[in-house]
Amino acid sequence: MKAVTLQDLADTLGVARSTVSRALRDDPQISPTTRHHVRRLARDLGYHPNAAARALTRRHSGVVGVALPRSAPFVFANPYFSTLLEGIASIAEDAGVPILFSASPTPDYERWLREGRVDGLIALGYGVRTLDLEQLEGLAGRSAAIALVGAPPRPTELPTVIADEAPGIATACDRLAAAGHRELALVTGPEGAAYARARASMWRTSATSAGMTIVATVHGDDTQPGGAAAARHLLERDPVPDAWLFGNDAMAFGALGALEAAGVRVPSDVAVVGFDDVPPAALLGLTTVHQPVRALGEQAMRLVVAALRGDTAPGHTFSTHLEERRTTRSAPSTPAVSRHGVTEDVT
Amino acid sequence: MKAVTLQDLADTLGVARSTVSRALRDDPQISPTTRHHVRRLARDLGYHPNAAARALTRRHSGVVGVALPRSAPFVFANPYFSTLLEGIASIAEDAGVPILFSASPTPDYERWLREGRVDGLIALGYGVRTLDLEQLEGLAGRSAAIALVGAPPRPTELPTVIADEAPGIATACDRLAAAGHRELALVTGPEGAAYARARASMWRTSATSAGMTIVATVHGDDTQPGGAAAARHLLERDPVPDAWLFGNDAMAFGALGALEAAGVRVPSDVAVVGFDDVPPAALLGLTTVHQPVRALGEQAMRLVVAALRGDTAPGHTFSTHLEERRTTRSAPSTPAVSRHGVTEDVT
DNA sequence: ATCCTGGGCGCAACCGGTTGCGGGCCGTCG
DNA sequence: CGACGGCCCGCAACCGGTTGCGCCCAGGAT
Repeated sequence: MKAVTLQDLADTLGVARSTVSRALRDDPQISPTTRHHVRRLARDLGYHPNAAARALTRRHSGVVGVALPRSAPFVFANPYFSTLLEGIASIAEDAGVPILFSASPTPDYERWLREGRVDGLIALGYGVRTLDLEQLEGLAGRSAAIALVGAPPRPTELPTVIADEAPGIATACDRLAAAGHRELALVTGPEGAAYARARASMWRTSATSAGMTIVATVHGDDTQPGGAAAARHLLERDPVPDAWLFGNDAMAFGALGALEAAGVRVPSDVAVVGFDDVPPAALLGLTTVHQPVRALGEQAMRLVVAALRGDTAPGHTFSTHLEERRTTRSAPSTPAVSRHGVTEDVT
Repeated sequence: MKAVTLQDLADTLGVARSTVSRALRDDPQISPTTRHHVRRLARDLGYHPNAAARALTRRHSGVVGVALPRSAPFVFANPYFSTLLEGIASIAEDAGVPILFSASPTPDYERWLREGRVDGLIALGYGVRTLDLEQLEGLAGRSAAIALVGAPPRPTELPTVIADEAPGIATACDRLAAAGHRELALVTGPEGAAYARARASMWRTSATSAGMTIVATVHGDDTQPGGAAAARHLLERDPVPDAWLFGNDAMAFGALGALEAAGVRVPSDVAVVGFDDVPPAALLGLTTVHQPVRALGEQAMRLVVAALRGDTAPGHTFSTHLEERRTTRSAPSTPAVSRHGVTEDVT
């Protein structure tokens, strides 16, 4: 029960292996009749060229790798990554490129590249460490097609696809200030993570320049349960800050659940602003900073595909904006559409 | 800038290629000193064995393929698949197996298998056509590790991971009947799809045996916008059925949005029951038939991993149950505990 | 000192395609 | 009728590891 090989075809046809190979690849120096015979036999016998052998001679595999920065449960529980993958996969599909991925806390990006398992790589800046970055830069020189998504730990020459968080965050803060908020809480990502730190500091500066102050900061783990825990934590403060900023939507979702369980009204008692605008956010009516996540994924894969063809493409920076929904109040001047009396105080 | 090969190591060390190979693979017939020298040089030069060459001689690639049945936007917009992937990826991660996937309306599962690109395959029964099934069965004989997730178009010997939809659907119907519903609407999947037909007929028989009748059936496309469209369609009927059954959660989400936009109250005007219980369902308070989606994915990957080791493993059937949340009313006898609109009450 | 044993290593074939190059056969032209 | 040019195809090397087999040489046994 072995697979059919070129040699098998050649033997039963009484020709050379090379002839069969050429016939199948439309080489002009094969006569139409031979070509026809070969193709027919190949079809009849169900011949499929061995991928490994082909990759060996061609020096490339035609596969693009996607390195997910953490364990599967984390990655796939977060719609951010699903949406990113949606963009990536959709371009890959058009380009006919299969995607190799593995979720892992210890990513072995560059091993894949060096082993020739993949020709290109999309690395999520999110999880790229400075050490990796060095390796990737080295690889990029010698014909590897690499793209980064999200802010890398330090500036790099590698093509990077990113969203400028400033505009969205700034308007979010302006709106909150206009709605009368003064003291905010901030739920940000893991303490050590560069991207989380960056986003947190952007929230902070924007809040400040809008005349507000962040009176409480709590570190979450970017997951929904983590957001719920952060919420319970914040609810114990006295007074409870009346507007909460989040490092991502997943944590905001968790917080929304915790708030509901605690009987706290949103947005009248507490306003909530997320970040990312992943699909469930619209469903839930979460006010959030919109980041074109899917487009980020698409662009990254486009860069890689272009690089595979030898074209060098620069990175791209998208913008962000605030998507106002039902977890924030509008400014008092404009009568609120959904307003509820301020009744029960927590504490 | 070529990659370092075995031959390179051999040359600089003045030994044979085979010696280097054996030294790196801990072959006992290599002296400790040589082995040490080889390993050190390999480390210094950054040697990484070529994946294609290795796959060629070893006759396997160590990769498992996951065939997604439709285009990326469809697949990744549906949390069902993300959750399935979560389960799959999490087991794959433990087993150290990379995953190759491509989303495509015309899946080329078996080509990957025949080309030796992947050693194993997880095919979503969802999108498997009868023709494919035949091919896969043939491949399974000759050492391919295959697992199916979800109901295949016809019974098969291939190990299949599935959930028995009956219990969940039955209790859903019982509860609806107890809450006083008599005439239902059913929003099911694409007209031609076997899985959709099967689920629809199960809804129908359960509804009937609970003393209810399905007065309207509309075919959706399993997407959220499709669900919204279906909802708008149903709202034009007179009278509007007061309980709606869905083929999956995604469509139910869309319907919820459309209902809210139309000012219809859930569950007082219309009760909604989804299917799958994907993560956002809990967030939204959607009553739905729970299917252990993640576990399905895990089990499928376990089957494949086992098969790769030569163990034959049987399929597995999980169960389903109703997850009652806020989009259905409780029976009139028992006063409702938690009732909140999905969102703020409109109107 | 000779024979034997076995550890350590090299030779070469092989996995399955790809490709440069050379050669046979045909037709055509001189 | 011989030579020359094309068209087709086969030979063989190569991609980078893996592995069966055999050779060489050192050390112990006799």
